[in-house]
Amino acid sequence: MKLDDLQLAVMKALWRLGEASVAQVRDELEKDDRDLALTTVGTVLSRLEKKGAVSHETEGKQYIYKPLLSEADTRKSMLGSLIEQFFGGSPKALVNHLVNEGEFDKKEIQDLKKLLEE
Amino acid sequence: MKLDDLQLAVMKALWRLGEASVAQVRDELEKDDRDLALTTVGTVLSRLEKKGAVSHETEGKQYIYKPLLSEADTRKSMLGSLIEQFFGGSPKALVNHLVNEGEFDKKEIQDLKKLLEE
DNA sequence: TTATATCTACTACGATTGTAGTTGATTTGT
DNA sequence: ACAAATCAACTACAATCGTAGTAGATATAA
Repeated sequence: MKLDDLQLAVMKALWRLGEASVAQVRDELEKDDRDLALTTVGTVLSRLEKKGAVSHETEGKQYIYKPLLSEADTRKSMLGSLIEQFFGGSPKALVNHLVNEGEFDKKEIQDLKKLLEE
Repeated sequence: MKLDDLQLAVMKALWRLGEASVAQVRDELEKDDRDLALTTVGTVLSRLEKKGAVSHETEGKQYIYKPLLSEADTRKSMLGSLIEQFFGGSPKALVNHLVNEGEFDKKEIQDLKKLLEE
């Protein structure tokens, strides 16, 4: 499953909401500074449904959408493909990279060491 | 700079080659099981050039392309946006995730601990 | 009950992508 | 010098995306 930017933004809104009408999703997207027409959000949701990323049920005249893809799965698969692409499939190489790029301060290094003690 | 799949594959071929003609890039892509027509590779390269990801100079009747974007920069920016999107901007959260998903075996954990000793 | 507001379906349109054919220029072998 | 091979430019086309307007259905208010 491949999600582009806008689609991911919509999914993230849905994940936060659990399930939601088109209008609720649009309002949620506003919090991310995505100011879209209601119909735009509707279009994106129905495209996501066609791909199997969300489903909906009717409630009155509204559609209530909910995610079929979980955030955890999506995160895992996107991270996995990045590791594949850039770190030869090795998560360790990724951590190496982060450390070498100086992404962690002293405290974080401590925390990570503690984490690894298990 | 946003690169999709094929574009990234072409960049990776170019990174490996340093600089190369269209035909060389096509041959390199074959190693990744990407079997594309020469013209296809040419099209992709010229689109990449339009975006500023590569440049070319003429050598005889051939175009010799070379990357303007480095692999390191691209990796860094793609990893950065993933961390932004899924780990609240915190690289530490990413490492946490990897550990909790059981991505490391005992030896790797040892290696990582050692790495963090610096 | 009728007018109004709400909401989805359908349609649209330009941009980008993946993919490659055709054409025309240039080089090279003979 | 001429034919054959090589190569990039231009063109093309279907699929997807970002974005939204319009139309038609339905619920709600007066």
